[in-house]
Amino acid sequence: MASEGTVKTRFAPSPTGYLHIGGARTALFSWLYARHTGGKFVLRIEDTDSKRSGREYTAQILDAMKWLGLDWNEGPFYQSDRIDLYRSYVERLLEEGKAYWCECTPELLEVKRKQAIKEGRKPKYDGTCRNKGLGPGPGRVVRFASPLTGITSFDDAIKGRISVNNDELDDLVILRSDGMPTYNFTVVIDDATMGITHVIRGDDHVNNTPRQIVLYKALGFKPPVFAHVPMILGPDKTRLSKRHGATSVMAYKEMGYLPEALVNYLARLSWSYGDQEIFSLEELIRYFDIRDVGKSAAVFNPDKLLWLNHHYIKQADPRRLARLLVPFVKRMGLGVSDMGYVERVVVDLRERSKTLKDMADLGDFYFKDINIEDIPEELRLKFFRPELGQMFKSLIQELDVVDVSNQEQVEAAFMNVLDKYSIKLKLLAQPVRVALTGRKVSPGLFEIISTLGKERVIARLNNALSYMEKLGRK
RNA sequence: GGUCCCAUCGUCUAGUGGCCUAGGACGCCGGCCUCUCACGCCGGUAGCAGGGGUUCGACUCCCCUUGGGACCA
Repeated sequence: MASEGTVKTRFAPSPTGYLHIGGARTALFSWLYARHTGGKFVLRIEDTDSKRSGREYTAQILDAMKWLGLDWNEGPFYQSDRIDLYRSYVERLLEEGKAYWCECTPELLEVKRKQAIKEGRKPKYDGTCRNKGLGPGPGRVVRFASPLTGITSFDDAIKGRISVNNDELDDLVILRSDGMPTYNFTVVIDDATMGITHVIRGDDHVNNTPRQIVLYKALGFKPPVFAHVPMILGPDKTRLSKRHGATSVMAYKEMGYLPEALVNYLARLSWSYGDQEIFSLEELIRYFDIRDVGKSAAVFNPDKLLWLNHHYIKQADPRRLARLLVPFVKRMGLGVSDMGYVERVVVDLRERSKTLKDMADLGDFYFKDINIEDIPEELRLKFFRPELGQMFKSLIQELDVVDVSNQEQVEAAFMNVLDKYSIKLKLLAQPVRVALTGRKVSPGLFEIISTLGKERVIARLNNALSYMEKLGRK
C-alpha cells in the first residue's frame, strides 16, 4: 500500500523468450528509479498470450533478474491470474457505453483495410458497429469507443511532451472473440490497479501510450508518469536482436561476465553522470534519475562491456572469483579440489583475463598435468634445446631447497642460476614457461611457480629436462 | 504508406547561448615498463549531418532538408 507520493515502478516482461539485453536495461532503469526514490519495484509477468508464453521462460527471466541483483518488492504477478479482473472492467465500460460489441469479421476488416489504403485513407476501424447496440455473440469482440476528436498529449519524463490527434486513434479491441483481453487494455488495468506511479518502458511503446491514456480517462484512473527509454541497437543501427550475437542476459553469465559489469555497462547506455564510467551499485542508486536519461538510441558495444568486465574481474574479491571460476574449469573437463589453490590461481590470472572463460582457458595448466606429449612439438623443438639442460638441472636444484610459496625466494633461485651461467633471464624464461604451462603466454614465472607449488614445478621441469637430454643424445 | 520519436569522434557520452581551440571513456595507433602476454603509465587519431533563421554571439533556441529508428498493420 503505497502512500501518496511514493514512487512505484514495474517491469512487465512477457515470457515469450529469455530476458534480453534491452529488457534488462529497462528493468534496471525501473529498478534504479525505485531504489533511488525509496519507492517500490513490482514484477509482473504478462503471460496472457498463452500460445507464445512459456513457464520455462518465466523461470529463466526470474533467474536473470536475480543474477543481475534486481530484486522486487511485489510480485511476480501473473496476468493469467487476473483475467476475471480485466473482464469486469470490460463489463464496466460496456455498461457505461464506453465500449461496444462488434461483429465485423477479420476477413471483412482486412478487405476494408486494403480498400482504405488503396484510396489513401488511414487503415483504421471505421466504426461500423459503434452504434449498432449489439450484445455478446459468437465471433464478436468488444471495442473501446475512442474519442473521435480532440488531442491526447502527455509529458514523457524522457522525451518531453508528446501529442497525437485523437482521430489517429483506433477503436481498439479490448476483448477478443475468444474472451481474452488485449495487451493495451490489460496494461492499463494492471498499472492502474497496482498503483504504478511511473511507467518506465521501452521506446517501442510510445505509440501505444495515447491509446492507453484515453483508456485511463474512460476508466476514471489517473494516468501515471510515462518514461520511454530509447532502444538499444546493434552495430548496424537496427534494433538489437539475435543476429547481432548474444542478446540473452544469461548468455553473458555463461560467457564469464560478472553481473556488476553488465549492470554498469547497461546503466551507461543512454544514461550518464558527467564523465564517470565506473559505478558501484550504490552509486548508481544514488545518482540515477530518469531526468538524466538521453533521448536517442544507443548502439551496443561489446568491447566496452568486455573492458568493464575486466575491470571488475581485477577488482573482485579472490574468494568470490574462485567460486565463480570453478564451473568454467569443470566445463573443460578439469577437476578442482582445493579452493585456496583456486584463489591463488585467480590472483595470478586476473590481470590478463577479460572473462571467467578466458581465465579458465588461460589457466588450464594449473588444473591438469603437463606431459611432454601435451606440449606442441613446435614449442618443444624451439624451446627445449639440449644446451639448456645444465641450466634446467641447476634450476631444479635451486628450487628444491627454497620455499617456492615465497616469490622472492623463487626469484633468488633463478638469480643463482643466471649468475652461475652468466645469462639473462630472457634466455631461460620462455623455456621454463613452456615446460610449466605448455604454452608461450602465461602469468609471470615467479607467480606461476609459487602457485603451482614445488611438486608440480619440479615434475614438469624434469619432464622437459629428460626431453632435452633425449634430444641431445640423438 | 500514415503517425510518433531521434541526430556531438567508429561506439558510449559530457556539453542546457559566451567557460569549446568541443571534454571523458571504449576501440585503434605509437611509446615506456618487461621473463611472454597482459596490467599499468604517457602520448596520438577521430566528431557538433546539411541548409536557413533568432542573437552582439550558437554544439546549445526555431524551421526545413537529409538520414536513422519505432509503432500501426
